[in-house]
Amino acid sequence: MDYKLLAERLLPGEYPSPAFYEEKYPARNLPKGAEVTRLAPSPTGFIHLGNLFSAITDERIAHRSSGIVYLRIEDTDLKRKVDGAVEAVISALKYFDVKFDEGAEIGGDETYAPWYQRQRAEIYRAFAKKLIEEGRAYPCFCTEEDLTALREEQTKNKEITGYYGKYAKCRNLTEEEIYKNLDAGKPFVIRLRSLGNPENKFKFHDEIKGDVTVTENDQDVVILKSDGIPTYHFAHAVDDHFMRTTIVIRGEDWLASLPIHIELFAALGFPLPRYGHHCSLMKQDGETRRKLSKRKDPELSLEFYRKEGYFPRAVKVYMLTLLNSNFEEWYLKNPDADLNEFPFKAAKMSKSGALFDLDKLNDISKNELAKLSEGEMAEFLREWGEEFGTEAQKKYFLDGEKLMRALALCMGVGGKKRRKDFTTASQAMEFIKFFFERPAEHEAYRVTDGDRRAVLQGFLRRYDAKDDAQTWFSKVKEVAAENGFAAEMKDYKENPEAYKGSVSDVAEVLRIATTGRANTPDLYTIMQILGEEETRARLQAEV
RNA sequence: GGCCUUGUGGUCAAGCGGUUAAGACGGCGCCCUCUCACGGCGCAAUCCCGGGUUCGAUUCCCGGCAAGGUCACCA
Repeated sequence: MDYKLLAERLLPGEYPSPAFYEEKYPARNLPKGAEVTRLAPSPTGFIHLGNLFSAITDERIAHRSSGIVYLRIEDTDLKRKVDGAVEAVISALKYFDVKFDEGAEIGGDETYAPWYQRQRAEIYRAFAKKLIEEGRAYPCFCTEEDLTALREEQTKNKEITGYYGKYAKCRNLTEEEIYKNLDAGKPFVIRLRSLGNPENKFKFHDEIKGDVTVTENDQDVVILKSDGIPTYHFAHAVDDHFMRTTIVIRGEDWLASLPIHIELFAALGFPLPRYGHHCSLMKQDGETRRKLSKRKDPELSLEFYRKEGYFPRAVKVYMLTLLNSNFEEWYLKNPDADLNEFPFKAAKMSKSGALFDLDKLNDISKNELAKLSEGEMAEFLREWGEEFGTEAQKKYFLDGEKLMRALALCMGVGGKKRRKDFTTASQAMEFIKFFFERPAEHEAYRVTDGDRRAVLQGFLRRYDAKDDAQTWFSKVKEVAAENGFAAEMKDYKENPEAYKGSVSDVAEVLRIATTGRANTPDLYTIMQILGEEETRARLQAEV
């Protein structure tokens, strides 16, 4: 058969030669050992923790080696396209400190552009044509129904499903048959003529998984769909070669198609890049666990963490602790270090999927927020508040001085021990609410109504905003004593029957009356910040 | 079902032939204390199972089992 003629009929016209493309997309001029990685999402616009997990890996591997990460958009499937998706992905990742050096909507070095696969149609066709000319690819006229029927038959006979060997009907079509189909205007796809034999297995070194066994591919996978657009497999080979990716980082679900990619690279005459297949983030789902899913787990979207007000560094720290097993230890020793100083290594990545653990993230978040100064916290809250805060919350920023004092108190700034009461911006705003709004409701008092009134009145009589903390507390004790509560905890513990309760119960009355809550930071300071007038008003209201 | 991957406490995990099997999160006690938070001190773990190899296996080998992934003109 004249493959050249066939190629011309299938993909008519002049296409540049492989040599042309090799020259157009030359090897990158980077220092020795520099890695080129990429993130290649499809433009659905939805990005979740699992994607961040992957993106951080790409970014770290590239930048730790003075290399480059780029963003390529895999838009070969029209059905997945969503407007504004690319910008959304970029901004979501940027928020969590993943920045690309080049790529779609980013710019940078244009040498390897375009980064949208739809815009690279000519390159794929040029190489598909070359494969046809060499007899390594052929047209297939099977319809979807044909393929479904084939699959059903194979399933019924307990054979391996797919288009291969004797089942690859169009593989051995005669010249006449092909042209007859073509003349009849039948749609076709281009398939790879696989030379592999699944009996053959070999070892392959994966940068993350270590040595894995690969079974030779024998599937005649489609490389060009009937609309002339490449499938993922083909685009991957062409793009990662010409964009000069040195190491392909992707989810382990791709491990299964690695044999296809290996054969494709060989058929195209491209050197194989290195690969690192990372495990995916899992989620407990009833009895079993499964990998994070866009559709089922919207609460795991990056947007969700922004809305809740998670501190971006905390999310990154959590991702890194899952990503590299020795990160946590390193971070314990270097709590204030630049995260990018951590010697990130692909080989240190876990081989099995980790369950996403919100408790752990929350713990990290508390710690990260506790490292902030009240000024930094105010800044973080203000940025968050502008975008996600309620109208009432936005007013908190009007009185800057009060906000600072409130934050300093709530975070324990100045003391040796920081408070860790909140994990997110939204919780923090809720926590400081009582400084700016009178409590709408009060938690239940432990003492009787009569005792409550007596305590409040007793305190109101003595209260003087000019008192220092010690004097203030001694007055609380006086109030306790005069109402039958133990002024000293020790006395109460030794002889609980002799008292109605202790100073702690008295303090609680004052605390709930002024803040609405039983749990707050130091009450004396709270009263100082509120000021005498406001404090008296709140106490009086509960008498 | 075929193929691939993984298997240490509830979770993340260190460990690489001899260990009281680290650490972190969570849980539970106790202490500190005007509450809470913080902090401090404790407590709880048959290393999936069965065979081998070895003086000795969580660590090496084989076989099970379990879990996950994948088998599209989706990525």
